Formats: sequence, C-alpha cells, structure tokens
Amino acid sequence: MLDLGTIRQHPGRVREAMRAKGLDDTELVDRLLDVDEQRRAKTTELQDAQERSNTISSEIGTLKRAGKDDEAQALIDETGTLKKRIKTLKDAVAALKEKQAALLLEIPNIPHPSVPVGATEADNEVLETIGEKPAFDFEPAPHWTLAEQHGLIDFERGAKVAGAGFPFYVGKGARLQRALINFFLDLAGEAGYDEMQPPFFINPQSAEGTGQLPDKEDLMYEIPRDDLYPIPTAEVPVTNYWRDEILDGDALPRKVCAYTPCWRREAGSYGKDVRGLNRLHQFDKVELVHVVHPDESYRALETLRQDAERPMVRLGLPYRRVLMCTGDMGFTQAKKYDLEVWSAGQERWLEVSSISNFEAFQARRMQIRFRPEAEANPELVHTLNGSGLALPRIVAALLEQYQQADGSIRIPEALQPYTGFDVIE
RNA sequence: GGAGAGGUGGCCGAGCGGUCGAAGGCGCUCCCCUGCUAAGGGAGUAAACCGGGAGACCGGUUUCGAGGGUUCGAAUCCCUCCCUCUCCGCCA
Repeated sequence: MLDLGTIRQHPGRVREAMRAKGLDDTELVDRLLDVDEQRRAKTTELQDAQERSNTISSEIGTLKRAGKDDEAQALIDETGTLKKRIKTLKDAVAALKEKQAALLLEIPNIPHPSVPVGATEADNEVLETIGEKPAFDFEPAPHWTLAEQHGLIDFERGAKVAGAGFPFYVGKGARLQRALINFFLDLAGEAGYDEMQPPFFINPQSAEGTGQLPDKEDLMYEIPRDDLYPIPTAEVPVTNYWRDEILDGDALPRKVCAYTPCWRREAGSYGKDVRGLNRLHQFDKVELVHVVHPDESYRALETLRQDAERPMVRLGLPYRRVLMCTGDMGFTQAKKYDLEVWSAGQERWLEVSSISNFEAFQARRMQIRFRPEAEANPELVHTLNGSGLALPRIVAALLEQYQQADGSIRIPEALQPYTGFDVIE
C-alpha cells in the first residue's frame, strides 16, 4: 500500500509506476484522488457536527448538575436533527473510507530507479553467473530419474495419497531434505539471523498484510471452514509477527530465519515446468526476513542477497543472479532479485530464491512502525525477504550436478556433517 | 467442545452514565538539589485522522479488545464476535 500523501503529491509518478508494472488502469489514480477529496470534505463536516454535539452534551451535563432540568431538556430537544446529521455523515465517511481503502489496495508499489523498465521475463537483467557449469563425460540424467533409481523420492505414492505435486521423500531422500534444512538454518544463524518457527496457517488479515490478498488469492489453498490459509511462504507469518506494533528504534534491524513447509496451488502450470521437483504444491523452504530502518533497506537488500547466495556457494552449485524488470517483479516489490541454480540434468536455470525490498509497502498495510528516538513520532519500517533457500530445486540441482558415471551421487563436503553419508549409491 | 472469570495508556492498576485521554504507582525524558553513588523535589510522558501555519506548533475529531445498540451524553448499561485465564472434557 502506498502513502496517500505520495499519491496526492505525485500522481504522475504513481501512474508511471503502474504502466511500468504493466497495469494500465491509470485512471484508478484519479478515482482514488476523487474519493479522497470527498472523504476529507465529509470528514470535516462530520467533525464540526460532532464538535457541536459534544459542546451541547457537556452543557446539558452542567445544567443537570446545577439542577436546571428544564433548561437541559430544552437543549436535549434540540439535538434530534444534529444526531441524524451525524449519523448520515458517519455512514458517508465510512463508505468513502472503505472505497478508498479498496482502491488503495489496487495500486502497486513504485519500482526503485535502479530497476530496468521492461514488460516480461525477457527484459530481466542477468547480472552475474557464479560458479562453473559441470562438464560430464556421459549423458547426465535429470533428477527425477536419479531420484527414482535411488529410491529417494516417491512421486507416485505421493500422488495416490495426496495428489500430484505432493511427493514422499524416502530414506536418504528424506535425510537429505532434513540435512539441507539444518544446513541453511545454521548458515543463517552464523550470519546473525534469529531463528523462528511460525504458525503454518494464517488468517486473512495476515495474508492481506503481506499482499497475498486480495490480488494473489489463487496462489493459496484455503480452509474456508476455519477461515485460514496454509502459508504459501514463511514471509507471511514472520512479517506479520510485528503487525500493528511500534518497535524501539534500537531494536532494528531485525533479521529472522524460519524453516517452514509452503503450500501453493500452482494452478495452470504444466509440462516440463512441473516435472519432478520443478514445481510442487508442497515444498520446504528456509526464509530470511529483514525489518529495517528506511535508510538502510537497500544496503540490507544486498546483504540479504549475499546471505541467500551463500548456501549455493558452499554447496558448489553454479547459479546466476537476475535483476527483475518492472514488468516481471510483482505488485508489492520495489526491487527484486532472483537467484537461479543450474540444473545440469535439464540444462536450464531454476529459480530458488527471490529477494525483495518492499520498502514501506507492506509495513504500511501492516502498520509496523518504529520510534527513531525516545520522543519522536513512529515511522514505518522497511521490510525485505528472500528465500534462503527453497529446497526442491536445490535437491534437483544437487542430484544432477553430483551424479557420477557409475550412477552414484556424491554429497558435497559442506553437507556431509548433516547427511551423515557422503554418497548415494 | 462445556462452565466460569476477565480484557483500561510502555507496564501494573483505579474508575460513580456527564467535570475521563482517563486517579495512583512503576518505568522513561528533562530540570533542580546533592562533592561521585544512593535518596529527594519539580515538570513532562499515546496514536490516527481533519483543518490552520513556512515551521517549532495551534484548533478539532476519534480511540479504554473489536463491531453494533440504548442515551442529549458510554471506559461505565445491552447484544455479537475475538482473545486471555481457571475448572471439566478430549487429545499429540
């Protein structure tokens, strides 16, 4: 959610941002400003009426205490029309507020000036490729073949028990999963993150706070009976942790890591995108979240990005860093990087992390604030998050990258203390 | 799930339908006093929104878990919901 003041003062910038993000309903801004003007006019009227009503009421109180009941009664008789007027104005203001809030939710965040303007994925900027793609003297297999050969993942039974996209991890596969979670959490801990284990379900208010509602409703599973959503990412519960709170200035920055499963409906995906571990309805992820002073958020974005990259460096997995263009970055972000790991068996890049600075966009919705100094007024924080990392595609890349000619799979050294084995044969 | 109790400012805790944004205490900030420390004295100490001003600020409205209602007037009375605590049931 953007600041109304910003929209009032720079409607042009907002329209431009909307166009850059591929949202062409720029007339939305005009509607919003129109509603805002009406709202303020009505609010002033309402407050004047209330002021008069308060004055009269306290006069009645004074008269009653003085025993002048008949004079008081005369005043009481006069309040009828005023009361009606207040009621009407109240309803009008409430309706306008609601309308305004709804419109405000439809206006996306403004991209940072460093973000390339573009329409689609094709306009993203590949900034750097880190690590060497492996060379094989045999034909490398895709991970689903390897996983099946070694009995690491059971897709079919997952489909039987829950549905497509809900695999079983079995034996060393399950162990590998657990090892990666611990490895990622430990790396985050070393980098100064506080570990948190959040609820795996969220209420609608939380989903709105981080921007999954109202515009990305189809992303999430729903539990209508209890009005809950299984989390699509730990970002939601972790960031909402501070919803409606005013933090001490010296409590910033807050850096939190959290392991959770994530559930996503992934409606409309098909083909090679969903093969094997490429796209699942349930997957594990370690998430990194920063809550920072507004002046620090772009520095924090780079730190967060490095923290998200570290596991891949330590695992010896080649990856590339992509700066998302305006059209591909999403509604709530001001700037976003994607990290893509190299899938040696599929010969393609797989997104394993997306690292975003939301500036105050989420904080404003959630009312997460901090007090810069003891007596100062609260200000909105900036929030950021990034995966560190999403597991399935890392598992895919690991299996494919470290497969040997004899069909065995090596475990990178950094991970061996966690797996307790150094090879899958 | 059943029965009961309760939700007040950063915290604890009063509160009669009108003079309550709310006593008192703690904490915090500033000042005074005291050769350090401790103790003491004084002042201050919420947020959002609307309007005014270049601005430090000024005026107003709203907010005592949330939302409705009664009333000229609600922290105080009524209804609904949420949350917390105690007991019972159920259970990892």
